[in-house]
Amino acid sequence: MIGIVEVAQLAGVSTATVSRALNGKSHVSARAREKVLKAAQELGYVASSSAYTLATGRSKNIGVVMPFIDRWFFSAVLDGAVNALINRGYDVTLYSIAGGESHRKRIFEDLVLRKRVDGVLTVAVKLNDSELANLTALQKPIVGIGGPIPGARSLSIDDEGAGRLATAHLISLGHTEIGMISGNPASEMDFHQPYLRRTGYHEALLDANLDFKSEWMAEADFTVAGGYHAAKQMLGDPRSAPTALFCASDEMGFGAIQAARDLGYRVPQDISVVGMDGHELGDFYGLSTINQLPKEQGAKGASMLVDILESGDPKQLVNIEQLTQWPIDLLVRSSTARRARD
Amino acid sequence: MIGIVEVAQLAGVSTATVSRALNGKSHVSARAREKVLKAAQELGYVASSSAYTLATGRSKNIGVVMPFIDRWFFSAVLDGAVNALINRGYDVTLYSIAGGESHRKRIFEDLVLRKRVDGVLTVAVKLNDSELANLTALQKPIVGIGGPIPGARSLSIDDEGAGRLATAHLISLGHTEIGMISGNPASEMDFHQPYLRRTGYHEALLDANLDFKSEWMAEADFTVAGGYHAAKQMLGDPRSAPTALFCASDEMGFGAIQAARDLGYRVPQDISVVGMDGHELGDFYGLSTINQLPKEQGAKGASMLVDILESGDPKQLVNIEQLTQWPIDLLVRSSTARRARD
DNA sequence: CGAGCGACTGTAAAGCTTTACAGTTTGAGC
DNA sequence: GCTCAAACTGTAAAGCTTTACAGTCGCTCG
Repeated sequence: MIGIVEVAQLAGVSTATVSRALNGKSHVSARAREKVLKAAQELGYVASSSAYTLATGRSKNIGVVMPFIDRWFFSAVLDGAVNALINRGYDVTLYSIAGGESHRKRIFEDLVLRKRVDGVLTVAVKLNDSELANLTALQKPIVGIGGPIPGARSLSIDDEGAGRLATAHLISLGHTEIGMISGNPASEMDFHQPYLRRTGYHEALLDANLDFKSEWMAEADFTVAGGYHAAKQMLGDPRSAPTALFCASDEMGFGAIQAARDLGYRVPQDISVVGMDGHELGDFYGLSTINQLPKEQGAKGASMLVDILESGDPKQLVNIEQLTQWPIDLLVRSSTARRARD
Repeated sequence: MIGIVEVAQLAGVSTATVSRALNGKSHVSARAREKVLKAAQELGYVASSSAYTLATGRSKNIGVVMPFIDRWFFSAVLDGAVNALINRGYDVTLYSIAGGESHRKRIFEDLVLRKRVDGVLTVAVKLNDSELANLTALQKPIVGIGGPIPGARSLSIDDEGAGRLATAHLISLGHTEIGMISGNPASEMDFHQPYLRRTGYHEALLDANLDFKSEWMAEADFTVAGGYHAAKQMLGDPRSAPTALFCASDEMGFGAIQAARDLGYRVPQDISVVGMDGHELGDFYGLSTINQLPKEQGAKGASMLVDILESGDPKQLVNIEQLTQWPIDLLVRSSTARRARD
């Protein structure tokens, strides 16, 4: 095994000089630096990260904690974060808290206390008090994506505003009978997106002085199949079928479009559908949607974290609550159109 | 900061005893163990992983290397691997090699040489000689998913057999004019799935003495949109339209179903479509497919890796080439049916 | 020409754990 | 009661780096 001493020997300098030359943090003569670089190159030397971590207390590693890994939104956030972090010299180790409460507890205690990570990026996870206290005590900064975290920094879209915008889009097209397929509480994660998006919907109706009927509100589980069944039910009843539909996720939107077609409606001539998320398949299905750019959210959250870590100011690390609102975009495609005259 | 010495003091034993009691590797009296456990609990002690790694040379950490993170297959494999590994006490750190060659090189040199990981799980990545040599020199075991890796262990489905099975399914339904939408070489990853699946298709036709026309072969990029366009082109020409279609990915299958419908075909009455992968949306769209269970593949690959690491036999670690074939399943849903009489 | 400063370099300690080795205790068998 | 092995425990070294501190050297300025 070759270590820093071998490099030092070959270069004819001390290990301290090798370390300084390689890390570039301090003054080293050009000649010494060159010798060291050459020796390191020749021996293929790379510093051991565990020794580095032990000596410096920094791991150059960010922990990413998510409830799901293979769902579209989450894997997109992860992708954005991983790519942003590698560019700044950080690794990411990934933790899924799908395994239940005890599992979750173990993760939070381990990952922090064992000093595996310099900071934590959570996605749609609401930290409880003891988790937050743990992290704070050890001076590990946190950035949360997907909802506000009391006592920490977070990055999130304005779910209520998004619901309002989607609904307003339909209203601006002349629709007056607008249904919504909302997420159901059972599929709520730690935050309240379903509730917030629904509130936005109601507000938009109110602002426009439009009626609301209870038959126009259905709940589903965020999946394509859930959206399909809910939409079929709502649109199948000719007495109450709305002319436009706001779905709280794109996947439910896909299901709703399919349901409308299966019922003989043309989309968008007979019925407009707007989704929410920016799912990659949205373009193919022509689904108008609220775009929330999860990849970019992941990248942004990651660089916020690194900025904090590298600010050099210990006061920045913890105990800062700050909600960064992520801008949303209305993406108009072919599933929404002007209301047909009766 | 509280370390092992604080625990030792509180428990009234030496640090060696604390270490032994906590790791359970060696004989410790019941009384001592109890005292240690109580002290550790009381102080909230968890060993520093960098010191552990430095002392033992093991990081309890697996590196997962993939070309994409947010594509369905990859995130499913990752999910399976992460959950399997956490159960066996390993963390995973995630590397994406989407960033090009130099990026890839840096990852392989760093992640190994810096001793960050005990082993490497690759997904659809073909290691080149120097990467393999690097890993071998450092005794890091490798398991590859998605294709055979010369000189290492790998876990993969039989892509050729899968292509044959999908095609044979259509033949068994009485179809004699069977088209295929294959992946194109541009979207090939390090392996040759498109080529192999296509070979299986040809073999199945040959076995059944069926004709093949060049108009029945199209290429697309594995996406829904690609499948849609390719299928529309092939099915749109009444002179040569086949009655059944084998798509080399489920996403192309979804596109093909949509294209068929847009052309006025009924699926499966007028045309049968079979996909390949086991995509989560397959159930909703009723797509018959070859199921390859990526989550399970990820979990299996991960536990192979841990088994090797914990076998205690250094001969097991590297220089073992072994291809484990992953069983495939034909999943018949509603997109395939008996050929209609002309 | 001397003092003093800045740039550079080396020595050695610190960071925290595991574990080889040596030493002590315990208990069984005779 | 003695012997001996087995079980247990402690001391100290090893693992590899960073960095505080102290020292050297050359140069500038007065």
